[in-house]
Order: sequence, then C-alpha cells, then structure tokens
Amino acid sequence: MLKRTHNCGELRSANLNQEVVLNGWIAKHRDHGGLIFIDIRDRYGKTQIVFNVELQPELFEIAKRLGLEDVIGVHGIVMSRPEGNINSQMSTGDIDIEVDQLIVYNESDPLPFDVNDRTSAMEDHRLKYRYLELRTAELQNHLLLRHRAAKATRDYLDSNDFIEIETPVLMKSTPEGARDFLVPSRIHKHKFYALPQSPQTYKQLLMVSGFDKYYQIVKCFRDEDFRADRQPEFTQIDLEMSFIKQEDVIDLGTDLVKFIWKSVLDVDLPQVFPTLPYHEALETYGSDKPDIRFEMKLMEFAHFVEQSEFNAFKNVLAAGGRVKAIVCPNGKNYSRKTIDELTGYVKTYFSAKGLAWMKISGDTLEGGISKFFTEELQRKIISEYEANDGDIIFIIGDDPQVVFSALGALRLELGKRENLIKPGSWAPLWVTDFPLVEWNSDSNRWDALHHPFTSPNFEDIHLLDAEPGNCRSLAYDVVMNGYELGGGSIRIHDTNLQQKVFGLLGISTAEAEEKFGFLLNAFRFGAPPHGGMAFGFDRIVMLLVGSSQIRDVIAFPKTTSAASLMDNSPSLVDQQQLDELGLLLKG
RNA sequence: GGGGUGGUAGUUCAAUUGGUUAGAGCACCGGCCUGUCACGCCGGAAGUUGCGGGUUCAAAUCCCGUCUCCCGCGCCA
Repeated sequence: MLKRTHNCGELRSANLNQEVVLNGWIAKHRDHGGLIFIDIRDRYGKTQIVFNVELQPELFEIAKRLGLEDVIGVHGIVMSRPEGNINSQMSTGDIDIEVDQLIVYNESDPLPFDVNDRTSAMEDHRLKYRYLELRTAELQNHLLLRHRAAKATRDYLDSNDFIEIETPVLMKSTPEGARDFLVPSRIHKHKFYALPQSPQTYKQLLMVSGFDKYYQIVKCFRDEDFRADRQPEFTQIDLEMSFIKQEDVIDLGTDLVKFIWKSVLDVDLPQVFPTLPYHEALETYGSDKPDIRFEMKLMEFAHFVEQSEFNAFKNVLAAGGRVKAIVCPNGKNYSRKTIDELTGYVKTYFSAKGLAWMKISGDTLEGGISKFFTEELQRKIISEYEANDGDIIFIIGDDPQVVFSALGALRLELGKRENLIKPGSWAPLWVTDFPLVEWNSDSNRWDALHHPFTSPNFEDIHLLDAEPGNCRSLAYDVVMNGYELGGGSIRIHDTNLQQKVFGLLGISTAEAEEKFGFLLNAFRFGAPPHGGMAFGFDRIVMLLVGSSQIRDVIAFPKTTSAASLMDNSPSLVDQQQLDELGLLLKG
C-alpha cells in the first residue's frame, strides 16, 4: 500500500513541488486522449491528479482503464496548474498531482447510482446501497454534524458534573406506553426481555444510588408505526438530576440546547426560551408542540356564533364543542377549488365535519358563511381580529379536540402556502403544565399523559381524587420549530404518592408490585427528590442539518415499515434457533 | 388499522391518454481527442414496464388482487 501523506482536501499552492501520496476513490475520470484528469476523493475533499502519456506511458495505460469509485493510491509531485486552468470552485483547485506511481486497491463494479449526486436515485434504491449513499457529501456532512452535536452534548454535561452511565439493553417488559420489542430468553424458556423504550426506571434507580447528575446518549426502541421523524430505534440524550425543581431542569435543558446550536451551527438562540402552558398552546396554536415561527393564532369565535344566525355552529356549542378561527392573508389565493382541497384535508386527516370561511372585502365579509352574520357583526369580527382587506377567515366548529388538531394543522399548512416562515429562523419554547392524566374512552380509565412516575403539581394534589383530569403535572416539553425536541418531568419520590397515582391509573397494588416492585422497593431506602428529561437526539441533528427526515441523520436507517432494505432485516430464522428458544410460529 | 402518491434499461425520466420494433440523459463497453473540471465527438450493448390474474384484435396505459417505497391520520406512557 502507498501510505497517504495528505488527505484529498488539503493540498494548496503552498505545497508546490512536494512529493505526496494520496489515497481515495475516483470521483470523476476525464480522458483527453494524451492527458487524463482524475478527481480523487476522500471525506476531506477532492484533488485532481493528472496522467500524461508522454511522461508516464505505462501508468497512462493503467489510468485509461480506471473507472468511477475505484480505490487507488498515487504518488506524485504537486504541480501548479497552467495559467487560466485554475478551478476557483475547488479548495484544491490551484494545483494538481503529476502522478509517477499508481496502485489500484480495488476496482468498482458499475455503480447502482451516482454517488456524486444524492438525487440520482430514488430513496429505496439508495437505502439498499446505503454504504454508497453515505459516500455523498451531503450524508458525510450530516454524520459529521451528528458527531459534533454528540460531542457538544458530552462536553456540556461533563463540564456540569454529569456522568455518563450505561444501562441495560435487555430489560423487563412493561406493557404501558409504546409497544415493546421483545427478545426471547433461551435460558429462561418462554420468558422475554424487552428492549428499552427509554432507560426511565434505571435512571431513577441511579438517583436512589446517589448519582445525582446522570446522562447517557442511548438507543431506545419503540414498536409503533413510523413517520418521517420517527424510527423504530432512535437515540436519546437521557438525563436525570437529584435535589432539583422543574425550573432547574428547564434551565439546564435550555443551556444544553443553546450550547449545541452554538457549537454546531454557531447560532445564538435566545437567552431564555418562552414558556407556554399546555392549555394555552392548544388554545393559541392547536398543538402541544407549536411552531411559533409565525403568528396566525387560533381566535375564539364562539361569541360571534351566538349573535349570528348560523345554526350549525350554535349546535356545536350547545353540544359542548368549540368554534375557533384563523385569519390568513392573501385571500385571493383561495379559490373555491383551493378551499375545497383544504376542506378535504381537514376532513380526511382530522375528521373535521367541514371548513367554514369568509373573505374580507372592504369593511365587511363576503362569501362562505358571511350571510349568517349581520353587517354590524361582520365589522365587529374584522375589528376584533384586526383583519385586513383581502384576508380570508377560516372557521372550524367541532369537538374541542377536532377543532384544535384540524385548525392547528390548517394553520401550519397555510403558513407553508403563504411562506410565513422565515428560512433559517429558530423558535424554541417550553410547554409546561401538562395534565397529569387523560381519559381513555376506549378502555374507560385514566391514562398517564407522560408516564406513571410523573409527579402531580403539588398545588393540584387535592384534585387527584375528585377531578383528576384537572390535575396538572410537573411535566414539560421543549419544542423547536414545531418539533418536540424532548420532554421530561419531576418524578414521584414518595412511595405513598406513587401508590396513589398507580391507583388512579387503575394499576393495582399487586400489578404495581409485579411490574415496578424493584423501583418502589428502592424508594423505601432513601429516594432523593429528582427529575430529568430526554431529548430526541436524531431529531435535534435533523433540525441542525435542515432536514425534515430523520433517516437523513441516521447512518443505517429503517423504512417506515421498520425494515432495513440493505440487509433485509427482519428475516426468517432457522428452525433450530426457534427450538432452542422454545418458540412455535403460528399464523 | 385506514387514506394518498409512486414503482418503465444499471439509474433518472419519457412514451401524443389503448395502436408500428417502449425512447432519451447519465452510467457501462469500443473508438478518437494534450488542460479538462457536468470535458467533447462517433459507435455499441442494455427492458419479464414491481408481481399475479382479467378485459381487448391490441395493455406500460383500463379493471381486480397482491408486494413495496414515501407522506399524512390512528398509534407513539
């Protein structure tokens, strides 16, 4: 092997006349008859090497047969390029290498797609050859940024006295929350481990152990359905602290996010992230992870309905529903056809019954449902909403959940259509005061909104028995540009309160003992007040690189059906393996 | 679990809406070319139109089923 003296991105005219060795892949091959130019590439850059038939006739014959993505080593002299042949687009464009030795390490078959251009193949095809896609400059940069974000995380937490502790990947299955990935045990026939949905219980045990500042960059697994920003296995920045209050976690989380953005992008996020209580987030943006890069807030419309002749909405209100509205600029962009499309959107995805609208014309309203409102009322609406001539108002009246989700989604869609989001802008915020529990009408019981170890807000503990639905928790999420970056809570550290919450969630003492006995036991031996949070690390990196697909920042991602197209997992296994595990396949 | 979109040479796309032998760029193979950097020029090879069935004189195109990628919804304590 010719051992490299430099990488392919560093030679400059300062290196003129030096003898150098480069190793790399052939990115481009330009044959001019008596002269061949080759761009040799590694992860640091590209350098042009030159073969001249008159200077090196034997090497020239070999160079002629070189193809794309062959791996070679070359020895040669750094030469300046002739006048007028400098390539200012390349950082190494002042020089090229006149080659006098060449070794071909590995010849490449014709490529499935062009690794100089990530868009040269469809995604499933690129995923099958992911190791080739990872040669693209774009993905190399993504993984570099991912590394820098992980390093920034470790640097920041280390300098704040956190220690990184690994927790088991094979753990006890708990049917609460997301569906577990199960791992059968050979030694304990018919028993199963689960892969962690998060190291939640372990980090709480570490608090009992006295590791008052713990963190871990850790893989987590959830067997649910996937999305552009959700993978079956994903990475969390998991952290937990003792002797702290909610504000302490929020302060630390804020500083960590700021540190990562500064380290990786040299971006200064706001000193303090705004805080929005859960109910206000829903009322104002229709979402518990609002994108506050633009306004277009959800406005109350019920008091206008009461003064109007519009019975559909009156009935909605009478049935305990809500009516809210948003005001969108450029009403002229919303033809009957476009409004029908948007109506279809909110009906299909958010089971809204319809989408009402009115356009502002001068100082009154026209079209849509405007005829149900007197001119006086129309002027009141326009003035209260501070709407402008030409705006369009969209209104949804429905069950509260439908109103929030449908109008919230419509808000995002209109924000996109109207280009209300300034490119490159960052809008972090905290959402706090989540309800402790929500009513699950399918199984007729209360479910934990966050998880069963989340502490109720101490001010609301008296509500636990009579009206648990109104009891706030000490849970919080951090949101960036409409993505949930992370979330956490202050945990219950008192056995009695924990029993009480289990009771509320319909988890019997026996059941709690079976599933979480180890944790409850631990809490009997000196459990400090504690709390923490976890960040979706992949999602953070996704935002840092400016992508909306989590696959873009994971080296070997899975498809939305949880398959790996490269190695064809999951796959069938040998009968012998099943026998050893005592497993019988059915169905 | 449900909906939407796509699947045509190795690859990215096209095919006048059911009509001749399914075409083009890149890649690949052969030839020419001494300053290119999206090099250029000439020639060549390359297809089970995802798979299975059906309608038709005739299907990439229409119908039914099925597989699969992607994007929302449900789901994701």
